[in-house]
Amino acid sequence: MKNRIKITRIMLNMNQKELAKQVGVTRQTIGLIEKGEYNPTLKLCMAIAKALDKTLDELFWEVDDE
Amino acid sequence: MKNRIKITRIMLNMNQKELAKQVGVTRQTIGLIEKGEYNPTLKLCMAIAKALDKTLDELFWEVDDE
DNA sequence: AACATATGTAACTTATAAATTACGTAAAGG
DNA sequence: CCTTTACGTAATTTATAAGTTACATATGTT
Repeated sequence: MKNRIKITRIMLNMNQKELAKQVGVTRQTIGLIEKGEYNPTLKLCMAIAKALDKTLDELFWEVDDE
Repeated sequence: MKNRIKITRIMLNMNQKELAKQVGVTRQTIGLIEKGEYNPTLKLCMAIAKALDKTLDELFWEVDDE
């Protein structure tokens, strides 16, 4: 489950802790999702997208399985 | 977690069983997701989107919480 | 040197997505 | 009438997303 969360977050000068707080999960969960080791729920994906001012497609589409 | 899966599926003349088979889940899981009672994983959302020839945004974006 | 911030990651627990089984209704066809 | 197809849904189990706690490193700063 690769994605563009990390690069987007860094471009917004946001750290993992702040993103985690905004979307209501822990710092560790954000770290694992960014690393592609988690398969997050749709609800969480949407919360992350909104926190980063992106859409689902911009963060998650066509970045998967390689 | 509302979405546009059901209407998209019907427009493709596909039944729940066939979609379920294509994405590797059960008919019941598709039914509950269509009804908005499940919060599916990103992986499953992407499988459904590809099976219906749509993107994540087309099926799930801005359909949520009301 | 000591301390704070940001991140990676591992072990274990808890919450919940998804599977399984089973029952129901409604429509179409024989 | 009976059977099949498509769907809704409930109860229980299983798999896994996410939480918690803890320890690690690298960087910066005082």
